[in-house]
Amino acid sequence: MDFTNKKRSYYCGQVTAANIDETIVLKGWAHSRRDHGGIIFVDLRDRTGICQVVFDPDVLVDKFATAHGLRDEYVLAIEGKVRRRPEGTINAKMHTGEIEVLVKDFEILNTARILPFKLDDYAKTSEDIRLKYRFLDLRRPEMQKKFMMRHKLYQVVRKSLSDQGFIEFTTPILTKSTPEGARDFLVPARLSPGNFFALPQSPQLFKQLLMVAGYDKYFQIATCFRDEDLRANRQPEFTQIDIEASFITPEEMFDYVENLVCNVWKECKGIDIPRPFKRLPYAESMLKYGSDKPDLRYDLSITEVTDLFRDVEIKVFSNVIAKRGRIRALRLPGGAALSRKQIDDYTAFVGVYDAKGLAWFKVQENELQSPLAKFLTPEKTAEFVAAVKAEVGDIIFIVADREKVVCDALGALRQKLASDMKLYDPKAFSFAWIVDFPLFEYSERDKVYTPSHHPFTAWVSEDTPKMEEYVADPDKFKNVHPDDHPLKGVRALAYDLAVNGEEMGGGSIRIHRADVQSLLFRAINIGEEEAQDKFGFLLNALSFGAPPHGGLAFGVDRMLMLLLGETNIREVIAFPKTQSGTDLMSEAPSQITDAQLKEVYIKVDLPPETK
RNA sequence: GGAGUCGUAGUUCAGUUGGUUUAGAACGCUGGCCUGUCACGCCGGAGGUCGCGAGUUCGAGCCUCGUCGGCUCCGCCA
Repeated sequence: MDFTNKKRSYYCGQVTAANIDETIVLKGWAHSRRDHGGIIFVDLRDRTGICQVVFDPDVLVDKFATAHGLRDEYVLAIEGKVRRRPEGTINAKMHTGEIEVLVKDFEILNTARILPFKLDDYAKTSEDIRLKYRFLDLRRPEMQKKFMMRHKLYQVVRKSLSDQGFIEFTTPILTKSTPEGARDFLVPARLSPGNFFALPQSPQLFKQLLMVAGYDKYFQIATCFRDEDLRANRQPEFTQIDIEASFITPEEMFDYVENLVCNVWKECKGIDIPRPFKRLPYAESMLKYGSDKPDLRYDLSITEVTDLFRDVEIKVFSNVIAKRGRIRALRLPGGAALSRKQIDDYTAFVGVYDAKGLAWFKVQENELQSPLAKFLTPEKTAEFVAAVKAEVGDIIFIVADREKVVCDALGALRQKLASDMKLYDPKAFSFAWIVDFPLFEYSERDKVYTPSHHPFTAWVSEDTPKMEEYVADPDKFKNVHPDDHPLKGVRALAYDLAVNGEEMGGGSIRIHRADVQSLLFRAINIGEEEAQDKFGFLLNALSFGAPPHGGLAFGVDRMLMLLLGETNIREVIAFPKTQSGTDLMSEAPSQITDAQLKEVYIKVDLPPETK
């Protein structure tokens, strides 16, 4: 029989005891075959599941020889009768394990070459091979579950935001390159020789313009592009849930977003997240957790001990104090059991973050065991132990360095210790809004303050004089210590949502007045002319009755990582890039022809060593 | 740009201090047998440029250097 016009009756995973005695048509892939010489069992699979179909020589007669030729991943159409499996052969592990389909007729719709790897859940395959044959990798039930979840997430987001009055838009992919932020991906503009489009790092400016246009509440599931190096949680193209609303307070924004996030966790995970989420000021987060995206599933925390060591004769500490650095301590309960080797490993671990050392103190009855213990008087020892609330059997780690190094090193060590010591439930979730971000952060490399969020972020209005003080005479502050710089203390109206140590989303209230935006540009050394050239359209729009507005964006891929318990973003992206930014399946990027280059007026000029 | 780590059969891996035979195992593949399996089973078979290139050595899968690729991290990522 020709199955071309034979409609599929059910998906494989949907056939149950309710269908017994029905004659049905199934189509799918041969997942596994068990050929007994006589009778043959095939597990027919599609995206919904697996159904056992039976090829019986007494039923099929002439066609039975063909059934012997079936191989893994052949594409089949079968017609047969659903029947209860014989006594003792019911498979309780299978959703459809109560029944089977006795094949009366079938057609091989397509054959398959021998696979480069097995598609079952038992065999683990290295990632480069999975990526090269991504179309097969994605055929695995395990992967299909992830992308069903991704679909579900999209649906919940659309419903939840639409129900809350948000309007979905599509904004351009070919946009204008802007300074600041990440490196742009560029696209030559054939119709404007010598000019280039940039792919959007986010729809930031467009959504602000939609607020100016009066749409009041906007959202988009947007693809964003940033040409920077990749990480386990970072791809050059990624998806954001982009949100913006007019006339709102940060608290209203939190309310909309918490509602959305709770809907997502409820629908996708079946979990009720308690509301409202914790609010944690940036400064407190950096001090206690060494991070602006702390993992709060466990309660290790860092203690400031700079002042305590001011009058202690430890040279490495006093040097740090003299340079206005910080000394901070991290207590690990029960950590006195760590071996010298383990401590050495942790010392090497914090070295990655530029920490020049890791001091340690094991807490014993009435004394500390440490190479540095001899420098502490009994009174100082007691004061130190009390300050970090240490108990006998604990270990206290100390990093003394520039504030950034101390935060990075102890923040990373905190995560590492918690993970090594299994201090948290990997299935738990901790949500926290990180608030009161500084508007600017100091760049050690460039010796200047740059926006810590993006240059459209509004700030607390009482801090405007600090901005004006700097802008009035920037040269005056060229050589002042960064801690004394007027821009250091400017508080942004920005917020991030940190989940399990990941930054899942972030946003801010935006600048909505052209004069205020100009002040910000001057503070970050973007001149009037450059501002007009790069952002003239925004300044223009802000001058035509732009309403106060703000919003935020969520990393969809990171959200899915969290929902699925994945530690790698490639697992939730259908066709991801490798760490070197290539696609092993299509072999993109690739060379193009001279004719193509000529058409867009580009000459390639590689440095000698890459030619 | 930098650091670490991995690269052996189609796949996942083992391969000791540089020398034990023809570089092994499991799964997959393949030929045969098998009418109640469900990661079917049993008997047989094929399958290798040890990522690539130099070097050290009487001798290299193993040591050295370079290079390519995967992954993790630092820098970078508003």
